[in-house]
Amino acid sequence: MVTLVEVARHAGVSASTVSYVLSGKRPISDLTRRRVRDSIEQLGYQPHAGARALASSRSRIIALMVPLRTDMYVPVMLEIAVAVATAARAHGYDVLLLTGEEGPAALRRVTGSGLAEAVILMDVQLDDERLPVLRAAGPPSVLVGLPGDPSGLSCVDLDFAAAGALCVEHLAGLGHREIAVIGEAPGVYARHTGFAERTLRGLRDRAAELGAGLLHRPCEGGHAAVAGVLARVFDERPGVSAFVVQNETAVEPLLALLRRTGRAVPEDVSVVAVCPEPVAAQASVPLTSVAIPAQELGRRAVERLVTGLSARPGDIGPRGGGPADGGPGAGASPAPGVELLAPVLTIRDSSGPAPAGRGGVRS
Amino acid sequence: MVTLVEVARHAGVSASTVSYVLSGKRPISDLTRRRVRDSIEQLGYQPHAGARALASSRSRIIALMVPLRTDMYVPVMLEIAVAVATAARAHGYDVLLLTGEEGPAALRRVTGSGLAEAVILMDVQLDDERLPVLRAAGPPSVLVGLPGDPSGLSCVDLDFAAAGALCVEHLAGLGHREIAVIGEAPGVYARHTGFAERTLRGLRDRAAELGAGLLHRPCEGGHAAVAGVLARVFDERPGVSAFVVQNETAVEPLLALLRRTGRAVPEDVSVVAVCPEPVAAQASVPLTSVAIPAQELGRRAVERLVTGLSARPGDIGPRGGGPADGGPGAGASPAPGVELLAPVLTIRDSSGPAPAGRGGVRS
DNA sequence: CTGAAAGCGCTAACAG
DNA sequence: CTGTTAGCGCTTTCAG
Repeated sequence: MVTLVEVARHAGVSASTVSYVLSGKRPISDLTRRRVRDSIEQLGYQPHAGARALASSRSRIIALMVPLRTDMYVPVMLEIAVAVATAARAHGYDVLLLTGEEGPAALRRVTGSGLAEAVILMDVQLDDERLPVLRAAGPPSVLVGLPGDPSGLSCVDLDFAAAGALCVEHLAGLGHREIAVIGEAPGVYARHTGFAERTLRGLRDRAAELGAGLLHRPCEGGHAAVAGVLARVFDERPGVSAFVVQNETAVEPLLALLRRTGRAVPEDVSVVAVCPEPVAAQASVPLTSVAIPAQELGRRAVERLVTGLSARPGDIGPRGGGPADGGPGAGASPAPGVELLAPVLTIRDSSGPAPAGRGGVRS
Repeated sequence: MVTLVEVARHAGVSASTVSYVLSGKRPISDLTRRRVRDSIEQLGYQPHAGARALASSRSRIIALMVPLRTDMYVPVMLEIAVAVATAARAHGYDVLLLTGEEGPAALRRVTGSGLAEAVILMDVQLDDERLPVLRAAGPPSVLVGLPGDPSGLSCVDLDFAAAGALCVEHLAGLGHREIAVIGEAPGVYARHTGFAERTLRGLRDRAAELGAGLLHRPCEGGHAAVAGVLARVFDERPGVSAFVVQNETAVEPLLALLRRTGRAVPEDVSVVAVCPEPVAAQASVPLTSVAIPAQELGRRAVERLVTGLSARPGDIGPRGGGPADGGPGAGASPAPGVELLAPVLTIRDSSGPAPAGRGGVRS
């Protein structure tokens, strides 16, 4: 392996000069810089990651914790993960992939060993067991998702409450008075996953404001489950003229079942989804939907992290520094606070005016 | 940060003893071992990853390269990635997530810098540009997937050719004489992705052997695309009584369209899929299918890698380093060779005897 | 069975 | 603008 010292020798300079050429942390004459760069090139030099991490206490690695269970939102998860990796690279960071399996211990491990200098958490739950680790002088971190108590934490997420409200507004504006919500699998709610509950709150609150009826039903994925839920919905509320779906695996079954039971979309029934764009656009009826901006979420998470990280050397936080910081996690955390991306509703072919006979257009 | 020296002091032993307690590379008396372990516990000691990597030339990190484009097989990809991460942890390794974006350069980077000591490649193409890097004294590596020329490389994959053959056998056994294949998006074939072509070959070969007609059509995801393909299929070959689908996003649209055009599954038309189990099981008609064993693939890949890696001494030569020191890939690669997992066909509700009037039961 | 000590390759004060 | 020099924390000879 070719080392920095060899490069220095080859270029006729000292080791530190090579180091500084690489880091740009002090002025270097053009001539020297060129010489060093040439030597690096010729020798095919690559700095040793471990040595760097040891000497600088910076590993340039961000740990990304993805959920172990892949029972939901799988495409979104991968898309976020890839976006995180891509954005991280753009800032000179690499990404370490952690599964939820080890739980909080994994965070302690990668962080305590200096393997990763920061973490991004996906699939955050309302009362997430990993959060205490982050709060207690933990490593710089950003959550993709919103826990019950985000105080002292940095979070990025879609504003699911607003997304829910937006769906209801759209449907109410079209005259729908009875709306049914096909939600995530019961397990998702049981785990108290923030986004599902927030969406529901947004839906309910706006429905109440607008005087529309709202019926919510969790739903496992797959055709059979959707069939069951759908039957019960129409049984309980025959006047339902619109659906909001937040469950990727329920989208096609729902459309198929509506079709089969003789309900045309959007003439008889409107459908609005909260899902990734491709799912909505490629559905058998292109769906009016609120997109889940996976790429954007990943990118933002990394950016929050990196802006904090780069303001590093032994200095107090650049802005709004927390209380006394002295623990091992003295690294500059990103500014705490919640960043909610505004939802965007795209109108496609699945939503239309409420049928006159059913819900009754509001006068 | 608490260091090994502090642990040593606390336990009243030397630094090397602590190190050896940790590595188990030399006999330690029970008493000493217990004392050291206690100190480690009490002080909450965690070895510094960078220092370790530097001193031992082993980072205990495996790089996993996932495809950048997430246009296909997304759930499978994530499942494999998670399986890799989980299996790696079980062997004491962590996983670095690389996207295809940087291409071969990423491999050189993480490998040349000692960041990762081995790599796993997903979504391998027939003539993959990353392979030269691996062949030329590259790092220990395993491919999930099969390139055109796997010589000198270690690969794990489902035996897609056998999977294809299996599908045809099953259908032919049920009396179907005209089979249509709904394949991956044209882009997948254009990129010469191995698995798609191998499946096709398996399908064609066995169909020829059994004297069945086979019509193959690549297909973009989504309802509209499938509708177009389907129409043309029945136009060209009205006698088609069975479908093989290898495209997750085409499964539901296909079923919906068959239904809508009055073809009952499996009474009029049989459908067999090559896809992950959940997709097949949750379809609107539970599908007879050949599973893609994502977990197994991830696990095997890691195991191949690790068995090679552990048979590797700490480092190469004595100090005073000789100049002739192989490239970065001086490590022990896993035994080259291709490991193909045997496909398993699970019969569900979507396949049945060919209708008498259509394809004509073989006498 | 245990200690002492020499680095691994790099960064970041200190000196010019 | 550049060089010298301590380490960063750990592994691994070499001695005992």
